[in-house]
This record gives sequence, structure tokens and C-alpha cells, in this order.
Amino acid sequence: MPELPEVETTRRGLLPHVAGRHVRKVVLRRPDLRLPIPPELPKLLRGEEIHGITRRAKYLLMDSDRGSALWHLGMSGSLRVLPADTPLRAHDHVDVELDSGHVLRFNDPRRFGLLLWQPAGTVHPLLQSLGPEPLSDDFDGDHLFRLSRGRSAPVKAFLMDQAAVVGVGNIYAAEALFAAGIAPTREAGKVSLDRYRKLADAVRAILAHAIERGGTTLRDFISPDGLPGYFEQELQVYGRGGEPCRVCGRKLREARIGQRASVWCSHCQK
DNA sequence: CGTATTCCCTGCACGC
DNA sequence: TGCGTGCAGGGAATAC
Repeated sequence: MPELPEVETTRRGLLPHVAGRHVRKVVLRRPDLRLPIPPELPKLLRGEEIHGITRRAKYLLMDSDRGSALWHLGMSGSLRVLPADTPLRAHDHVDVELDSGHVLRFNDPRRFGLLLWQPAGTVHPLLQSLGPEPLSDDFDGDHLFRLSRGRSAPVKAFLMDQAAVVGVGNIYAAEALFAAGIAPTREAGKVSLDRYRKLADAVRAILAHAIERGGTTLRDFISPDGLPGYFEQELQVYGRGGEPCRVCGRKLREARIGQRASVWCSHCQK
């Protein structure tokens, strides 16, 4: 389940293997992802030099002169660089064959992922109306405070709204709210500026830490072992409903907030 | 406009 | 052992 740190780790791992390479061929085995892969995409990418890979929210953009291949890993997607003769496995939907003798292979069992095309000089509709990057200077407690005024939704739903800040999924929303001592059920519009500053700091620190940890496990990205997973032993609340709070020992509460499984400590989070 | 709900899809844990 | 069921989740689409 790639969240922003996994996407960024993927970007960093792929970059040295694709930057400066030319695309020999693109093979679409299953174009029916969450949205259809544009049928003209293989033709557009063929022969192009890949200049680099950038990230916006949880999207990865593989840039060439003609435009960018826009990837999203969804829930279960992975992008890996493999030797060209690596046998296919179940759910290998797309290959981008490179002039290095390697292939960039997209695997996605649940097909919640995306591969779209963004012509050079344009911004894809899915990338418009996104909030700030959580690790950029545009993101801070003041921003969250201003945007949340008048909002009645639970603060956890607000934090996961891509218009408020991008890339904060269910796991990191739960962890950041715990770190900031804010109950996820609290009305977004009633959380104070001081507490939003704590929350923004927590989001930033937790994501940065996770990216750093991901980076340490990278080494050679050409590996059949897939992406580094979560550091489960470091999770304070996510997936621990009913278990004792690591801080106060009380039983962690569990409920659905905005249709998402949520866990928190009603003693440490107010 | 904001909010709540539904849906997409497969793998896996669970209970019988 | 094997089957059915429910759940997980990002985020777009839909309904209000």
C-alpha cells in the first residue's frame, strides 16, 4: 500500500536506472487500470529519452520532450527495474523497455493504479486543484488552520483531503494525529492554530522519517524483492485497535471515520 | 460550495 | 480442505 514515502522511495530508486535512457518499446498487457491507459501512449513514448522522474502528491512523472508518463501506484502497484529477460509474473500490466537492457515493469494486482499521459507544457487535470506538498514551505499549521475554518468534517478526513495537503493517507494521518495529541473525530473547523502547527510539524516529521528509512533500504533497486514496506514496529496506533497505547497503556479506540478505519487513544488525543 | 456515500479490484484473514 | 464473507485502501464520481 504505497503512501507518499513509498512513492518517493520508488522515485529515488528508479531515477538512476531510467534517467538518460531511451525507450525502446512500451508493452501494455492490461490497459484497464482504474482509468484506461491511453492507447496512443506507447507510440508517444517510443524512442523518447527519459530526462528524469519527478513526484507530485503520489503521482510519479516520467519526463520526456513530448510529455510525461503519469503513474499512480494506487493500492497495490509497484514499479521496478528488472533485466529485460525477467519472466512475467501475475499482474505485470506494463513494460517500458529501455536501451540499457532493462525493463521498467508495472505490477498491480488490484488495478487501482494509473498510467496516463501529460503532453509537454500542460498540467494533467488530475494534478490541478491539489494542495501543497507536505514537505514544502507552503505547508504549515497556518495553512491548515485557514483552510479548515468553517469545516465541520472530522479533522482526520480534512487532513486526508488532497485539496488541503497531498500525500497524507490513512496510515500517516492516524500517526500524525496521535503525535499531535488530536482526536481524529474532532471537528476540523474547531481545532486551534496552535494545535494545527503541532499537527503540521508531526506530518512533516513522520513523512520525512519514513522517506529516510526507505532510502536506507534502497541500495540496488534492481531487485526482485520489491519495495520496502512499512516499519510496523514504529506504528503507534495504525492497525493496533484494542491494543494498549504505547504511551499511557490504555486500550486504543477503533472506529470508522469518513469510511476509513481509524485508531486513536482517547486519553492521549483530545 | 462542503460533506457523505459508493465504487473500482484482488488478496487475505477469518469462520464454519 | 474448501468455501463464503468481509475487509483493506486512494481517490474519483455521485448524491445530497
